[in-house]
Amino acid sequence: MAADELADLAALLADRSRARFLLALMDGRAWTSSELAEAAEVAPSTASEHLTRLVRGGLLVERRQGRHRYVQLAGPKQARLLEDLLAYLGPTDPPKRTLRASAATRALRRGRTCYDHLAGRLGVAITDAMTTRGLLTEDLAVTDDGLTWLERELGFTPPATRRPLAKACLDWTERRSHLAGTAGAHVCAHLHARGWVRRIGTGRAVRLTPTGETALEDLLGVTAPE
Amino acid sequence: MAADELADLAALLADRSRARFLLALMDGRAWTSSELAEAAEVAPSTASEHLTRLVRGGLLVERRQGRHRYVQLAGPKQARLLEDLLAYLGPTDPPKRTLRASAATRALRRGRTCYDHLAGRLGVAITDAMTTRGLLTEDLAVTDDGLTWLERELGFTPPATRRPLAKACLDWTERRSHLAGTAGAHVCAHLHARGWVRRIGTGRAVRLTPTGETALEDLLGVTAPE
DNA sequence: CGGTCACTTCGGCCACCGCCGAACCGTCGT
DNA sequence: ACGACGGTTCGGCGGTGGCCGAAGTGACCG
Repeated sequence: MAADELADLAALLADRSRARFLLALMDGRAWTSSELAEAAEVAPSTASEHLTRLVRGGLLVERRQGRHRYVQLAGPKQARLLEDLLAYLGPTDPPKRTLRASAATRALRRGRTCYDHLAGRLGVAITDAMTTRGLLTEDLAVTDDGLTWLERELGFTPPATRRPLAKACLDWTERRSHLAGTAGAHVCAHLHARGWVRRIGTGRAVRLTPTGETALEDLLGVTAPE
Repeated sequence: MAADELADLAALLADRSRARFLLALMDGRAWTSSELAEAAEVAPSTASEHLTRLVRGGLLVERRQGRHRYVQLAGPKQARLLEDLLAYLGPTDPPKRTLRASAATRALRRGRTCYDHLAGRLGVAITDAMTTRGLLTEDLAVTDDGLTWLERELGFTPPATRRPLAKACLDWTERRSHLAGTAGAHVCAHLHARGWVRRIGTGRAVRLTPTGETALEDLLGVTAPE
């Protein structure tokens, strides 16, 4: 009977913590389990259980990456469901909020840090440019040309650590891989040090400065995303 | 926080029986507590508690009438919420069902029995006509003229019971009062006996027959509703 | 007045659920 | 190899909530 399905669906939403998760995920980004645990103020174990329920219930999709578990709203259908419910809950004042939120989301999509390297369209653009110039292989390993280039242009010599020099990191907003590893971290640090990118506010979003724009154009032929 | 409100709302829907109630109430009509209890297959006491919750939660409105408790969806906003949820639950096949259901609803709105008297637009129209002709007062008491009219036209003499001769009964689809009591019951019985109205199918809906249409026009100047 | 009927309230039973901390598992980085 | 760290699993605790039957309330009817 349809009533049972309705009740099951509602039960999935009928919890304070899960509701907080979903609201947070309304920004369309992928969050890690611990980020959500902190946002909802529950223990990591609790968050983990909630996430499995939400994924099983089809509201979220997950992607394991290394030791992280990323979750995201499963799709526009699910987002729409939440919007409908929030609309019912009434005169929220989202004209400003939604605008701010979507502006924030756009900024994050354009460029951001992912731990210690660059992600978003900016990260992808740099990675692509390095690949087409033969500095990286298709599966994001550093070529010999790449090594000399990093040395000459960025003053980068690979440290003697076990951390891989280059690694592919899947980008959740772009659904593309971009450069991580020590090389990726160094590129990010270098761009910050030169003042080519700057953090926006307190979050992970970054923007390309005017000097950075011309510098990247010269260096790699990268044009500012968006 | 908005998450709490969302969770509360969802909790209201997150029960098998309550979901069944709401689905039944999607026809827009007012149901009694026991009708819903039977429809959801729970004890009357259980149904009663669920209804209080749904009313307190703002999804339903109630109206006590005699020993009955009628409940109805609180409004279009609530109906819309349920439709959105059902839409999410996916490819239901409501094209035919909705059509049938709305046809049934239209028939009920046009005319139906309410226990032993007439309700819907037909009941209201007859009541209005009797009022404008001075057979009933504004608050639906039978006047002297009304008494002689009932006697002469309908062969009705008030029985010696404690049941009131005439009474106002609130109509849920029309949000108007119409004639109940022994007089109302007699009018209904009379119209049935003469073949002026006939039951549609097995439910409470009735329709005016062609002869009934002209008869009522002659008798009270009532034109068939709709 | 007395009987019926629709509904409500109450008490008790049982199941489920959310929460946490502790222990455990893989991955990462040195 | 080792420690740090993100995440998961498990056991146990406490609260909530749905369900029913029995008893109570109040309207209705003859």
